[in-house]
Amino acid sequence: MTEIKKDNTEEKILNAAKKVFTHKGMDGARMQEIANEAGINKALLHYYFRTKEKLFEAIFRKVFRQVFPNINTLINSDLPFEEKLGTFIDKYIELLIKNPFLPSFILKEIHRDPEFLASVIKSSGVKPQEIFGMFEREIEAGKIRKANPKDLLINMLALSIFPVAAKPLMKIMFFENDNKAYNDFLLERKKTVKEFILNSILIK
Amino acid sequence: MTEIKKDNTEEKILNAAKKVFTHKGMDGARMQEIANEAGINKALLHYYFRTKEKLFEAIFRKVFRQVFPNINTLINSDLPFEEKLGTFIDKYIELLIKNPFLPSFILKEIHRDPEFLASVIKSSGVKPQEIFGMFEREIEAGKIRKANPKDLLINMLALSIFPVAAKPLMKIMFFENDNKAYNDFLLERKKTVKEFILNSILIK
DNA sequence: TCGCATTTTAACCAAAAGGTTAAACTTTTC
DNA sequence: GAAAAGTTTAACCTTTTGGTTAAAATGCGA
Repeated sequence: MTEIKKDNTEEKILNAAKKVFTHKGMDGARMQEIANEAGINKALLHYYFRTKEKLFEAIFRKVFRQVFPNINTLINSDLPFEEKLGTFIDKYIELLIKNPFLPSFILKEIHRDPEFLASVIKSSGVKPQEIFGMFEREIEAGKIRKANPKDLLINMLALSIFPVAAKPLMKIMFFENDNKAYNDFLLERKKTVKEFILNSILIK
Repeated sequence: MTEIKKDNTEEKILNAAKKVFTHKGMDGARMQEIANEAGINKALLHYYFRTKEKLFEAIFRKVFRQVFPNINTLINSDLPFEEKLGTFIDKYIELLIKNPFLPSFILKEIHRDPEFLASVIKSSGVKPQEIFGMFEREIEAGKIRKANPKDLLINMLALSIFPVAAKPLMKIMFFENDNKAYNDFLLERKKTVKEFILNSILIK
C-alpha cells in the first residue's frame, strides 16, 4: 500500500473531525485535537472550515446520512417481506458494528440542538412513510399481526441501535468487560433480533 | 402545595446540578448555570462541592441508581413470570417518561469515562444474574422459547429505553414534531411493548 | 452576647479554547 | 518563471470557565 497521499487535505480534516466529534461530541471536541489528528495545524484548519460550528455541521450531516441511509430501494424492491426485514436488520447491525460511535454521537447531539436536527432531517430525504406502507400491506394481507407500524419501526431501530449505543455499559454489566465476547454477541444478534421480531409479528 | 423550603441548600444544589448535568452533560454544563438554577452564587456552590468533578460524580451516581433501580425484589417475588415482566416494563417506561433526560445522559457519559462507569456499577449492587435466572427457569419449564437470556434482557431494555432516549429525533421524523402525540405513543407502549415481547417468546 | 456555620458580594486569577493575523516557505498551475 | 493556492510558524487576542479569596453580612444555637 504505497502512499496514496492525494494531497486531499479537506478529506483528512473531515476524517479527523468525524473521529474526534463522534468520540467526544461537540462540547468535548477540541479544534487543536482535530488539527493534530489530521496532521495539520490549527491555522490551516480554520482556513478550510472557518468555525467549529461549520465543521461540526458538516460532520453531523455526513454521519446522519450514514446512520439513516437511503433504504427506499430496499423497501421498494421485489423481495418478500421477511427478506426485506432481514436484510434491513443485517445491514443496519453491520453498519453499527463498524461504526460503534455513531449512535451515541447522534443521541448526544439530538438534545443539544433540536432545531438544527430538524433541518438536517428535512434535507436528508428519509421517507418513513414507505416503511409504514410496507408494514400496513402485510397487516392487510393477514401476514403479520395488527400493530402500529410506528411501533414496529421503532422496535426494529431500538433492537439494532441500543446494544451498540450502550455497549460500554452492557459490556461491563453483563459481559465482565470482555470486548470480544460482546462483539460476538452483537454479531449473533443479526440472527436473534430477526427471529425475535418475526416470532412476535408473523401470523402462523 | 405550600412552600416546603427546607432551607436545605445542599438539596437545592443537587437538584439544580441534576437538571443541568442531565440536560447538557458534563462537558456542556456550566457551574454558573448550576448556581443560578439553585438560586445561589458560585462561591457557595464551591463551598459545598469543591469541584465540578465531585459534583458531577455525586449526580451521576444518583442518576444511575435511579435508572437501574433495585429490581431484585420484583424478580424474586412470587408473581408469575408474565406479571413480573409486565410490571418491569410498566415501571421502567413510567420512570423514563417522568425522567426523559436520564437515558441520553447516561448514554452520553458512558463513553466519556468508562473507568468511572465501572466503579459506579460495582458499587451499585445490580444483579443481572437474578434476571437471567428467571428467564432460564422459564425456558427449562418450556414456557418460553429457547434464547440467550442476555438477549432477552437487552431487548427489554432497548425497547423501553431507546424510544425515550431518541425522542427528539423520533418525534420529528415520525410524529411531525407533535409532542403530545409522541407522549401518548410512549404511554401506549407500556402495553404494546409487553405484547410485542410476549408474542415473541411465549410458547403457546 | 459570643462563636460558628452559612451566604453574599465582588473582585480576581490562571488556564483553556476558539479564532486571527502576518510573515515566510512550499507546491501547484498556467 | 511568476502568480496563485496551500501550508507552516508563532505570536497574539478575546472570551469563557473553573476556581479562589477576602471581607462583610446573616442567621442561629449555646
